[in-house]
Amino acid sequence: MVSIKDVAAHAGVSPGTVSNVLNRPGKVAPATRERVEAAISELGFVRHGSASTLRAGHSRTIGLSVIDIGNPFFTEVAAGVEDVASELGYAVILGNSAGSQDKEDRNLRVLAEHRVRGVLITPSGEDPARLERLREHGISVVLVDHPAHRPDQCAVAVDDVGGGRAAVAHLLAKGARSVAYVTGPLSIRQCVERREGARAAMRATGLDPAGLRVIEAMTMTARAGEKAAADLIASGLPEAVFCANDLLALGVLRALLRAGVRVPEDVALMGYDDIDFAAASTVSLSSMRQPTYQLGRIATELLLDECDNPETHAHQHIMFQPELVARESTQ
Amino acid sequence: MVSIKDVAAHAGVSPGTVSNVLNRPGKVAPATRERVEAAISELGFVRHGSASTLRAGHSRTIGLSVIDIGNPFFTEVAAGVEDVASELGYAVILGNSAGSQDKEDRNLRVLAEHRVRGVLITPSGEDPARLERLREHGISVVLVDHPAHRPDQCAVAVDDVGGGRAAVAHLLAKGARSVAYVTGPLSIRQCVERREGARAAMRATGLDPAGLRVIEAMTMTARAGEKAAADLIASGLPEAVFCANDLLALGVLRALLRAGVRVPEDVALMGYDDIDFAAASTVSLSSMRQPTYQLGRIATELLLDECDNPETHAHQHIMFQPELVARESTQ
DNA sequence: CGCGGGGAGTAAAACGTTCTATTACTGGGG
DNA sequence: CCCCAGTAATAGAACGTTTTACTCCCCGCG
Repeated sequence: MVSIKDVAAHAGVSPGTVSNVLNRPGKVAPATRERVEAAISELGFVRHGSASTLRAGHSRTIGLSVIDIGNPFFTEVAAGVEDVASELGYAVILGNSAGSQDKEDRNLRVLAEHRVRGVLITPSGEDPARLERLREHGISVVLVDHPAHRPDQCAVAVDDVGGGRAAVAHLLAKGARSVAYVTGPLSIRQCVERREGARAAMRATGLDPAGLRVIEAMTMTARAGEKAAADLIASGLPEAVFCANDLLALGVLRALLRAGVRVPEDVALMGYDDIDFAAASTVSLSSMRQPTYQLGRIATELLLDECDNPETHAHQHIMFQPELVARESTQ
Repeated sequence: MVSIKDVAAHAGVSPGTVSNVLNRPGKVAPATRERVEAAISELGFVRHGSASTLRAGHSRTIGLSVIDIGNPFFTEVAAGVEDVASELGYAVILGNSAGSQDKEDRNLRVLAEHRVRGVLITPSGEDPARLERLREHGISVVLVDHPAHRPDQCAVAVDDVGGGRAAVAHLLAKGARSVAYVTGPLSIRQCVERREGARAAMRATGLDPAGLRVIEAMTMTARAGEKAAADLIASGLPEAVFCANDLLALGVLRALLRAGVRVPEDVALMGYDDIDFAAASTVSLSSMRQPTYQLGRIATELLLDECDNPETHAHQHIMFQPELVARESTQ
């Protein structure tokens, strides 16, 4: 295994000079620099990141902890994170908490051991204490798709109340007067906030927000959506259905069409997230688009700015507005 | 920042003993071990992974390089990898090559710098040389969804020829005599092999394999599938369509239904991958299921076995068979 | 002619572990 | 009574970088 010493010997300089070529090329005279660079490629030297981290006190690695890597939403976030990180020469360590606090804890521990420069996390619970421990170890934390726990912290979120409001306002504008809300577990912050938005929209139109029919599914999948639709059909269809998530909406759509209910003529339907398949389903699905990829990009930019420019860095709480995408299901 | 020395001082032992408690708890007397463990949790010590890697010569980290993190196929593979790795205390560094050799190279370089224990990769090209360089640095490589480049190497793949054959055999068994193959770029190995399988199935039924109509799309997306379907309609519909991928198939399906073509009555349709949305689309899609999650799990198990038991490890070339899932689109 | 200063490079310490050799101690067998 | 085997713990070197303080040399200025 070839080390910086071998390179130094081969180029006839000291190890310190090689290190300078690697990290501060301006500091070394062009002639020697070339000699060193030649030696590097000749010997196939590749820097030992751990040694570098150990001595320098920090690594060029960040952690990304998500709730469900199987969800297209997080996949797109991850793509944004990965792009920015790799542009700036950072590596990304991926952690999938799969909704379990235990797994999230284990992942955070691994990240702490690796002395990552910072962590991007969509917390699966509402307990800020575990993140405090990271900060005590000098690891910056940026929250993704979650409002900030504290002022001296960056966070990038999407306005779920506003999204819920816009979605239901759209349905009401199309003439619907009775609306059902098909949601995932109400232990999930996003589901609750979208419901609040939905109620606000009804209030704004002069309807009683208590009239919003809420159907809570155990999971946010297409199958759960089908079951919810069966409930709706059995107990009398509303004029519009708003789903907390596109997967639920696709399930609802399928069950309705099978039962001979026309969408949007009999029932208007809205999803949330605007995943790729929303546009591709047979009756294309209206949805609330979130800037998922941007969410990942910006969170990473904030994190790396916080790490690389600690003195000039200003903590930011960024709140995106979701965007309504009207398609066939609400024509 | 609390180090192993602080723990040692606090527990009244030497740093070496603390290291033993951490790595070989059996080697140290129960009484001292407890004392050390108490000190560890009291001081909130967390081991410095880089220092450990530097001295020990190897890390508890593996790399995962995929072609497209946005593709549900790779997402599921990643979930399998992540689960096994985290069970065994390994961290996973994620690299997304996005189909670009350059990006893949950059990612591999980062992995080499981190002195990862091993790398799981779905290579985006057919150039084994770049992987050789990793092996020269003592990094094990396991190929995922790709046959092995060489005998002394593990690889986990799925039989794409067999999958193509089974898919088209199924269509032919349903009575179809003319078949079209809608594929992604034929520079992609999987697309070519599935086509070969399709031809083999025709041959086996006594049809001329040259009769397989091949439509090559530039990308493997639903939109590309819609375009392909337009082509088919314009030039006369076959009795069956086999798509290289479910996204293409969903696009084809949507375009056909819109044009008033009934599926499966007028045209039978098969996809490939069996992504979640295949079952959820309005006419549920028949598809070839691949053991994606297992692919990730087993590849990781092989890799870690190769790393942890180099003397007993036997290199394996595992080839899974995809499984036909018949749904409405081929009833 | 001497002195200061700047550019280019070096020597050596340090980072936090792990590991090898070594020591201290205990008990049992010859 | 001595020695040896075995267990428990320690001291200190080593891993490959980065960084600090330092040397050396040359140039220009007073």
